[in-house]
Amino acid sequence: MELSKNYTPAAAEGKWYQHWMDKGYFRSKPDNRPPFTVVIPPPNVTGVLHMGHTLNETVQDILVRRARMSGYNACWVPGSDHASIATEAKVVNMLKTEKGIEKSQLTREEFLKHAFEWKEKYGGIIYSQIKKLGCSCDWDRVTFTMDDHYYEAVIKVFVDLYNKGKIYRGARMINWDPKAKTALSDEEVLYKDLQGKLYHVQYALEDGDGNLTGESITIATQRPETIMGDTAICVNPDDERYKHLIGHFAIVPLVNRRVPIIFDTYVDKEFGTGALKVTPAHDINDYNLGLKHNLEVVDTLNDDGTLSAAAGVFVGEDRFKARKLVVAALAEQGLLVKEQEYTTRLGYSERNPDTVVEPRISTQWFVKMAELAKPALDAVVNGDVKIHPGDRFLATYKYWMENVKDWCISRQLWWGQRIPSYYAPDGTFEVATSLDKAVAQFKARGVDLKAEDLRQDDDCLDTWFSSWLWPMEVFNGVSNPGNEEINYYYPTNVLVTGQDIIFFWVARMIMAGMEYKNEKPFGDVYFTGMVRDKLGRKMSKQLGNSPDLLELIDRFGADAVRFGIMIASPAGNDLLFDDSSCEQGRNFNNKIWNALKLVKMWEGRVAEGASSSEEAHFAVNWFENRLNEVKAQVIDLFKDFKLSEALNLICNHLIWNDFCSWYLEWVKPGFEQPIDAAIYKKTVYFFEELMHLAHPFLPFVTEEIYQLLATREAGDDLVIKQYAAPSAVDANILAQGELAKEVITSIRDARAKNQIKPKDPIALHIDTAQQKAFKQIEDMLIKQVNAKAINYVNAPVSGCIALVIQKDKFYLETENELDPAAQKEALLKDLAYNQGFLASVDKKLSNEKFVQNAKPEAVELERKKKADAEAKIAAITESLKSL
RNA sequence: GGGAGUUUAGCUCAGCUGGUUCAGAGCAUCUGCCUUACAAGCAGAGGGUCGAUGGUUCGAAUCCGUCAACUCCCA
Repeated sequence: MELSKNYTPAAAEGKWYQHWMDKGYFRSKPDNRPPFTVVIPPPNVTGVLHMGHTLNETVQDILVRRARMSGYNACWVPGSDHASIATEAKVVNMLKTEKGIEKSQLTREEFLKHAFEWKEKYGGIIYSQIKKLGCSCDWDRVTFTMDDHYYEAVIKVFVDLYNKGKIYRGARMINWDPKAKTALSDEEVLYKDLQGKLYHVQYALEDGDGNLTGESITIATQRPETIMGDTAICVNPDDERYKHLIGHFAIVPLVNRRVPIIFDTYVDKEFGTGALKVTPAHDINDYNLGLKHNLEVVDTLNDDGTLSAAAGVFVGEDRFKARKLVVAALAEQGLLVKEQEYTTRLGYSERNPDTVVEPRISTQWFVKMAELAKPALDAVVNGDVKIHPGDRFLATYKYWMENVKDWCISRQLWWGQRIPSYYAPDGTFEVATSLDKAVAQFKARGVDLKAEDLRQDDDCLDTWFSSWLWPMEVFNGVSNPGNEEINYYYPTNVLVTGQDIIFFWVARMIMAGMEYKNEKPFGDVYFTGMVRDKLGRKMSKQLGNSPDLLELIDRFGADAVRFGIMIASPAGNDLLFDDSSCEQGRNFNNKIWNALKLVKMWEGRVAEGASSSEEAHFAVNWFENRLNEVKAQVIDLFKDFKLSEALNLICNHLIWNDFCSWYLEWVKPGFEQPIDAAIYKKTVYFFEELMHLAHPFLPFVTEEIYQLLATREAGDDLVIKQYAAPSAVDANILAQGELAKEVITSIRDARAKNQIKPKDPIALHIDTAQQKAFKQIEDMLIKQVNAKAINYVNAPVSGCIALVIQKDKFYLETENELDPAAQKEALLKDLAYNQGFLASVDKKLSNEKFVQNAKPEAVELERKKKADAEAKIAAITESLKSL
């Protein structure tokens, strides 16, 4: 069979993925093997795969594939979440632009029908991308957070937590997204530093009897448009400037409301003017002050961020326009004392990043977090759940858990699980898994109502309130507790995700797991870093610096993309991704493809006993040991999740350097010469082993090469081939291999430095005490340094290039004109280095404290170093004599 | 303001619980090669006062103190 010049990924990738799927290799059913379970962090159903996902899915696939090849029953559950805010926004937008329909024209049912159509149309895109990447998910298990069983589970959990008193309904200050017109949780607000303005505004004062005193008080505010909601002015009780105002009132400009002057140490005397306007409806701190001082709450904003009727002025204007109008009106009335530049922080909606979140008092549903947090904190603190890398996130996790606030879970949206709370006309309600049950519950407390009298809550639940059940409910563990699958697969083994959702998701999953299974949802959490561009910037749509995954795969192949993103990805650190790192992957694939071509060329020239020369045996023996050494190292690297190091070790060092650059050259027969059958067989075996090791990282090219290396029986597929434990390693043989490499490299270097052309042969004289070691690699040496002959000597050979490698002396005889001065200089440099080394060792050994205090091994090592250095110095000195 | 992390070659990073003149890898750079698997390649080479400064120690990139710069999280 003719193999193409270069590896062509496109054909191989489609073919093998289909083959693996046809064979059902990614499917998992409970059996006697230990499970290795991974649940995908569900991407948004409407999304496409970006580089962050790519890194994430690649890491998971590497872990899952390696587990599958290590005796585990590997199960990787794919799926997506419904992303209520983002998806609802997209659907609303689509309806408006494509069909000219406003959401308000539709009933809930009609809207949901459109939303599900949308999901059917676009929800599969992300799955096809995950497949393109080569991910070995069990596609029979695809789960969506709005699936029927999942919906049921979410409602069940809501009702259960409500009945346990862990969910409550109440009016609280929440974060309001005026664009999506919904409440948000604290975690869905992102803060940004901004340059703002501080407006100093004058309020007239009145005494206790209702008479204007002619005095005024000046407050500083960033949000003049909220002054219509002011219900007090607050000053510090220790502030001498304002002490006389006890019992006085201030008149709020524009609306002329009479509000009390209150005193509270909360106010910072130094900030602004030391007087604070209090707007309980629109600021969390003011809200708390309001509760404490029993202040009136005047909500001056509508749900879309425009001023409400309660504002009295500029009703219907957007809050930012209203700010300008209020400032102008105040200025006109001479109440604006000054404007001052001021740096502040504003909260933005995570899903609508351009929208400033409005603190707002609103009746919402909340989860009481304190009790849930306790076991979830313990699980991490006592090491039951291990976070990688290291303990870096332990402190943050602990802090959040210990200071956790109640979780606002209601959203004013339709796309999501509808809150199962049923209201009677009088406003009382029952929480139940169904309308019938709600009716029964009303009846049970003596309220006789018909189903049609009840109205279900219009709101739906936060998406994270469904995602936090993910590791359980993908196995129906909540809707159908104790089933065979949840018992087998739970807890899952490892969760791979970005550190940015530690609170959104990771912490809450642990809470849910502890609450409903009384067991952690996963044993390890592996946090990947953030993918940034070459310049260290976050990848974002605005910057346009996020490469298109499919386009990358087209250009380089999926394996190369996986290689590119993994090689640049140290555990847990951010990684700077650049297309060119995929080139490295492509080049590697090409390299092993060419190695395959070489081996296939030999296939036709195999001969029994053709060249059972010593050096070939040496090369085989050496590589076998080297392979086992790396196998053992890889096991350790995987234990520590050091995947990029493992990739580098396997591909760059073991395969490219040791196998291709050294081993293959060492066993390569002469031009058109036959190759010994035993060596050929071993070579194919090594190649298979290498593909086996690299397979989790580069699934396609390794399977392709594995299949081409030899004729395979049906079912002999690399993807499921099991790893054997590495054999013990002979350190002596490894050291001999290193010596051989060092000798070859040094001689080549000497040749290059002396301008000996690659084609010009040399004669090599070796002065060594271990002639036997060199005898067995003689032919190999001759080939690799282009020597015409090797002979052994016991004394310096003059007129040669002299080299000392470890304890052995080498003399390179050449026709070229040599420069004895340069030679001498090189040797003297080497000598000086070794003398310096010897001096430092001697210094240590003559230090009594060292000899007394250091570990005996350390002292012994120094003695050995001393002996080695002395031998080397002797060798160099002798070589110098030849010049 | 509170907390965490980072600082090692031009770039991205390894260097665990101190011990080879220990300073390492990949990329980039330079030199020589179209050697019949591979120029997307082969063979070589150069390059760093381990952020700064004190300390502990026989011995510090590694442990401790202080400082500086950058990053992230929380308020």
